[in-house]
Amino acid sequence: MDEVADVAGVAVPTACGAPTACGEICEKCRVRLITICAALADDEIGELELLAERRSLPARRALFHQGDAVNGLYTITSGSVRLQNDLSDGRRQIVGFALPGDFLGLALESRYGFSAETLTPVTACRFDRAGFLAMLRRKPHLLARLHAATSHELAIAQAHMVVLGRRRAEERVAAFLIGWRDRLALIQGRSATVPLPMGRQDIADHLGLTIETVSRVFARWAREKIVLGVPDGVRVLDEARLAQLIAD
Amino acid sequence: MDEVADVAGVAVPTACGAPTACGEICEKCRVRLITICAALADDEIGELELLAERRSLPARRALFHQGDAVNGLYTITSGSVRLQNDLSDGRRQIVGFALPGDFLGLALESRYGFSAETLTPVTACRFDRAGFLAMLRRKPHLLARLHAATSHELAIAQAHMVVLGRRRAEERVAAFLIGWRDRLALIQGRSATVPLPMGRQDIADHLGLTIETVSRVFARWAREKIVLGVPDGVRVLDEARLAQLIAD
DNA sequence: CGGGTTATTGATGGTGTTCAAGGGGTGTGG
DNA sequence: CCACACCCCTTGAACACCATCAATAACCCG
Repeated sequence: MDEVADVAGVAVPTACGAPTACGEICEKCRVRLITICAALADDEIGELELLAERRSLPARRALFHQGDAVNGLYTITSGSVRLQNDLSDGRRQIVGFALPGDFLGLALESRYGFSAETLTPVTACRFDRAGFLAMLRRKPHLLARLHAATSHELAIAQAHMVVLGRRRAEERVAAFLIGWRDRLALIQGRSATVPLPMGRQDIADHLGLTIETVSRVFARWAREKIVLGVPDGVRVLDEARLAQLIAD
Repeated sequence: MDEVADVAGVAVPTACGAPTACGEICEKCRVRLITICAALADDEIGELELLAERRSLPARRALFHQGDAVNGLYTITSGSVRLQNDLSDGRRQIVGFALPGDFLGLALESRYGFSAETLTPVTACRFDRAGFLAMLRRKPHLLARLHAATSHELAIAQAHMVVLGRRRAEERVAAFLIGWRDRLALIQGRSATVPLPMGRQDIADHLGLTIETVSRVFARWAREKIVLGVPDGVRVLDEARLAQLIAD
């Protein structure tokens, strides 16, 4: 399937500073300091900008599909995305969720290893793959940064293997909730109220559970006053009991 | 715990070409062309060799422990190693197995994310971390190669998430057996007889199952003539039925 | 308000775990 | 060379956790 072919995403040109929204240019980019781009000095960022194209997508759209040839690499600048791997019989594994600052295409491989679908409206910065690769060859510090990000992803993946392989249902949900909360804390500050833009089915498919099991865990926690359900999220009431579930 | 502190591993000096075994120097190294070192030309390899120290360990020894400060990076030159993550209550997840040519320490992080224990007698090439990092800064093509290897590991980790999250017991064992067989094929040629240096418990801990379940799957396959048990391994009799179990 | 999607809750059941016992191989020491 | 211990693996029986099935409830958006 073609990359972003069926998507009504608006490609915002970058050359001019057309101020359709904030952060249209790298200098004003909200995620610049937490993403790959942080490796580049002010005088180098312009070079990257030439390869960049801003995109904005509504919720529930594919950025790319597993198995497609990789033409674009993406930095998410707002919104959230689910990264998933589908089996032919309908079973699905969500290998991760991407948030602002996350880079999709870390691996620099020729085909995407998973599909990416927006959970919310998303803005992203798309880089031409060939141009980005050429730039990597010229800027070893960018490559170093990319490698650090990839390493971090690998560590997260290995930690998630422990969750999938050896944790029980309640522990899995706790690990997910705490991990998600902590990631959000890095980009928008810590808060007891944790937005959950993904649905119960997405959480289930991330944790190797069913939607019913996830729902029951949240329901039990609500009864036990560990969390309080709020629209599109939860409020953590008893941090300690939650943390205890994944004590290691 | 200290890195390889309690280990009776023999460190073979590398400066002289003392021929205690084959492959003592990079030029004769059996895995040179399939490992990180393949990024380096003949005239660069000597530089890396100055950072290297050959080690040889018996079976059942730790190369390093999860959480230890990373001082050494390892290339496995013979034997196999299990990489594991332990929970305090005894549950264990094996995040992977390392074979000749595999590099441990890809992430360049300051602490090991898992413990490494030899399954068989192992020979490995240990690189001083600081020296290796310095060399990476001088040789971007080495960094590129390291990144490629890390990306590959990430892809494997994400594929394993699907196995752990969404596959049933029999499919998990099939995915493991085929994956292991294919990895061995890359380094020692394809064969229907697949050595399994790890125990049933190790396989179980890799697949998120119990030893009993793994044993039952192999027993069923033996009854159905899909595999034949051989000492320390299996012989694949019905390739097609096995592949069918993980058809996607 | 109505249609569709998503989430919750309950009842039942299955896959894999747990518990328990026995088999098979290997190495050691008498 | 055999006896024995030890470890790992296998096999069986009962159980538990989570999945499945089913019905209802909440929600969203038209």
